[in-house]
Amino acid sequence: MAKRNTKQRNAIRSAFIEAGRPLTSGEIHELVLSELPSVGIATIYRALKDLVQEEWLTSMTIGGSTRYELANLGHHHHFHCNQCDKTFDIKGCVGDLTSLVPNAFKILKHELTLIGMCQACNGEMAS
Amino acid sequence: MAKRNTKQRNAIRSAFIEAGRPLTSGEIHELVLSELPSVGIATIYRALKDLVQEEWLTSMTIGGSTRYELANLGHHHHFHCNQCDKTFDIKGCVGDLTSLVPNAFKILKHELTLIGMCQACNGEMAS
DNA sequence: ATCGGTGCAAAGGGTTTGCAGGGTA
DNA sequence: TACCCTGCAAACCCTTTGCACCGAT
Repeated sequence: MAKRNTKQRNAIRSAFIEAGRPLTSGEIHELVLSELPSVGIATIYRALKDLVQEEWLTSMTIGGSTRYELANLGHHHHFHCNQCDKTFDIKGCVGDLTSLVPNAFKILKHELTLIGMCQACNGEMAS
Repeated sequence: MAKRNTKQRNAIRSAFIEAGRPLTSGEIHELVLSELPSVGIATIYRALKDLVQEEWLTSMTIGGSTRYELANLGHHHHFHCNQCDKTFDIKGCVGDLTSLVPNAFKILKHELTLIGMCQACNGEMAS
């Protein structure tokens, strides 16, 4: 099961590195299409699955869509814009959460998503 | 568009009130099936859509599945058990989050999900 | 030359919709 | 009696899989 460096998978990896934010399968497909006009969506999905499996990517559901991003970003959370439907990373984190549930509940991790309007969409509103 | 009180929709409403936690469409279907053995899944989905629209329910995606719960529970968050795949409500909340994003981002709301093992599953582990 | 990856098309799972019949108001 | 709601089946969307060909190693 040695991995091969095809131009499709290289394009997918580049897209994630350049994007700097979580991407949906559709967004990735479009980004790769602009470079390789005949990539099929199945290729995208197969690559995404492999990349998640080898822990180069992680996946999450935000705003009703599955989104993928680099796995090596460390602990962080997300901001989702209702206007443009894009998701962004945010660095801060909330404090201790163990008091929120009874002791018999074991907390392994937590996910925090802020929802609102991003900088770009907010700027358009003002103008 | 006057709503009618059919036995199907009454059973759906009862299921949510008795459950006391978010339910997936499949869980609701099973609960209603035990009372009305011939309800179709389309009836469930149509009722869920109407109930969300009239703001009697809200929907969210947790643990990879769309889940529905009563809309009148006030601000709260969720705990998701990786073992049994059930989602529970928790009452506490985190503090001020405005400092997490630049001022140009407008925060309308936030969602926090704790992930781990619930009381019941944790108990089974110990025994 | 191998055999993993690709593209296409078909199959899957969850959700929605069209339609004729049934039941509430 | 009206007409909203229901059950069934087909349609849809997103994602996965089968298959023959392509191409990285």
